[in-house]
Amino acid sequence: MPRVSGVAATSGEILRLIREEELRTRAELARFTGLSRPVIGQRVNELLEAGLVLESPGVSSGGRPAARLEFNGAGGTVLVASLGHTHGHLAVCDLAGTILHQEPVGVDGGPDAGIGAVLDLWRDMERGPVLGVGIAVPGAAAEHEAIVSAVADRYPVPVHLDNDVNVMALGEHRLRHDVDDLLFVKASTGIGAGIVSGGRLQRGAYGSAGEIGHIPVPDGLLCGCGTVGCVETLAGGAALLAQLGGRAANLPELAAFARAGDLEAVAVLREAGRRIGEVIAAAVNVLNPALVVLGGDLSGKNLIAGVRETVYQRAAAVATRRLRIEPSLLGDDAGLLGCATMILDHILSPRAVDAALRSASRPAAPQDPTRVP
Amino acid sequence: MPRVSGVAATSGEILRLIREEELRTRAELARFTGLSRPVIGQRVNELLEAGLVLESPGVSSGGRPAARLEFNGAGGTVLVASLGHTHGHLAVCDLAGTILHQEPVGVDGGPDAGIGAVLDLWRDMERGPVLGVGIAVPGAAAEHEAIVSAVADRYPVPVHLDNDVNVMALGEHRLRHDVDDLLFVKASTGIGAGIVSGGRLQRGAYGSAGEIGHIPVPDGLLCGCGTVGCVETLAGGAALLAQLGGRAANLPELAAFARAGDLEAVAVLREAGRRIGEVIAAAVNVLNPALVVLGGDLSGKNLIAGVRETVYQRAAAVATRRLRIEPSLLGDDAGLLGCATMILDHILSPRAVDAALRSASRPAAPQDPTRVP
DNA sequence: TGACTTAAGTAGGCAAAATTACAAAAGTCA
DNA sequence: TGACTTTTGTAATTTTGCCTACTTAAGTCA
Repeated sequence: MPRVSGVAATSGEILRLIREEELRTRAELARFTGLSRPVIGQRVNELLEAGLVLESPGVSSGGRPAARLEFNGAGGTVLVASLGHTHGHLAVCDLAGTILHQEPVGVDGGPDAGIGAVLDLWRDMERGPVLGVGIAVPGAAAEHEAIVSAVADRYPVPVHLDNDVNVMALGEHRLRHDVDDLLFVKASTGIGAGIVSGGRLQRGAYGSAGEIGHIPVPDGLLCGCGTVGCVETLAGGAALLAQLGGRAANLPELAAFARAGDLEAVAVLREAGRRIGEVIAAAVNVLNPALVVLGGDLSGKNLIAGVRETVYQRAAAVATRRLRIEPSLLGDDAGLLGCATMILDHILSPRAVDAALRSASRPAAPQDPTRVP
Repeated sequence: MPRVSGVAATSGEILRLIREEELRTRAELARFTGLSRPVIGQRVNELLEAGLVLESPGVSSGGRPAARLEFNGAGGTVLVASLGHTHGHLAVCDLAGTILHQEPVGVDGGPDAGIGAVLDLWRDMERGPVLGVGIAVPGAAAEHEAIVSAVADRYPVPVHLDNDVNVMALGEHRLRHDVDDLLFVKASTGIGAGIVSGGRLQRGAYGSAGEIGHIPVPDGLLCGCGTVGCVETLAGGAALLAQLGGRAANLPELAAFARAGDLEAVAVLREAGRRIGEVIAAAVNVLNPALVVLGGDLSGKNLIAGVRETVYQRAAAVATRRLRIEPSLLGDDAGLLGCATMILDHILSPRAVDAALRSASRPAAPQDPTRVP
């Protein structure tokens, strides 16, 4: 029987089929891949022995019931951190990306200064073998190489670090696996976007793709970035708090006002949505995504209504005809869940799984940690 | 000896190494891949027999001189067409992407109506075995599926069709293979862009990525697309001809005026560059390319000066610090060369080459034509 | 001319990967 | 209970891919 997929059917690939293609029995795997049953059996056994897959009794369809295979989320853990300028959140997640335990952390002096505190907290949070580490930082990932080194020194596993918005885009993409072109927009103190195009996160040539906060709009004011007219000066968190005359001390409070029906807060958020919508419209014209996802402290029905209003008006018809604009499904843990997705995507990739299985069967050549600049 | 690359060293991959990695002898290939000489020898022989590689005497470095291997551009041909609304250009290219012969074609009624004429002309232009067909059309590629069918009926080879701007972006990317993030902007009657991100052409979810001609700018007028304020209404070819009060009948004439130093034409183009620069700035902020390439009838030093002026002023500093803005290297044949790149990228990919070699050695199972929607 | 160097082809063989063929397990249904 | 179905496991075999070892080729340099 001929092979169906052109891809080599390594154990790692079999795991991917179980995780992503929803293939649940050895027989299904054999039919799908075109490989003979004995080969599939051997591969699955490797995965079972490595604890990456679990077997459970299945139901019969007239003959011997097929054993149900499923990915074993409990086969290991990853440590994740979503760091801000003054505080952050840490978590341990299982291999399914579920948060097992989470804690806040103070990082006075920024992520780089606070990495010691992060490492200390993580040590107490461990819930099993740590197979990887994922970290989100505000701003440019390239400027935080020191964090990666510090973490890699303690944990001899893959350590990935990226921009918070990129990470959230990955997390959102995981939840909507059918959408290969999406734009995740975070509206909070800053305004930024993470881009998934053709199923892959796009960082641009120098890592600053998605910097939509500094696209000029009419009436924009002088921005810290040196340009005049950035959206962030009109619709960023600081501007909105100022527009409310200090009635709200921070963005969650502002959002709470709006949810409670405070008309001024509602109006401010809606207008901010319109402004952000202008730059999203530009991004939509350029990228033609299938979906725009809105997240961040400011995201809510008012902001989204404003965004929709402008985008559907301003972006080209071809780009908006089938465009959806929706709130994030990740919620408050967007950063942590995104980090988990980022590192799990790597750890559970066919390549990485095959490498891990190889080094597990042999006298264990130590795997060197991989870094993402 | 351990394998260097993790990639299977099939004949197709060996051809890629010869074409792209500049490996020129069997010994170099063996060293680079980590494979033994006999294996390399066998693979190279396959390629030699298939006529995809040529061997020539080399110079000695103290011992037996290594035979120089090079890709055989003359091993086959591809047919290409760059079609417009009223006329187009056809060509036969060799496998190196060199145009062997080219002819204009009238396609009254648009590309779809004119495909018969195209096929007739192609028949007379053939210069050897046709291994693939590449076609560029204005506007949305998805609306020209009929063309692909008509061509595939006559030529049982891969037929690829795409938007003219996308095709040009591919062609430009081929010439600058080190740049994995580039934005090709065509300024002519319409204004559009082709996006290469992470080394891959990005079409967006529904094929309309790069539609920067319809991003609104201040002072924009009512556009045929239904929106108010599109750049195209201010800086598209029609607007510029109108601004010159009919002194130039078409865009090449307008460009000639500017080259001759006509102050009005120069000013019109420079101002158009500024306007186009505004939307390019938005795209640059979103995509963070390493390079913006300007092509199309309007592209010239005046337009580019205007673009540079605005982009470096309007786009965020992080995105412009290392940004280059340059004219296209493709010249008048941009569309044809881009088509050749598009189809050759496919035909000469390791996968396709391996498949071709397989079916050549066995009783020839006919390969079905691949289409790109 | 002959020693030395580098490149390339040939023959034989080994080991991994996958297949076929056979066997067993675990259910359904009459 | 026993015939039938479907899944899974085991053993032997074949195929594939690649390597080592040896030979030949084709040059340089003393």
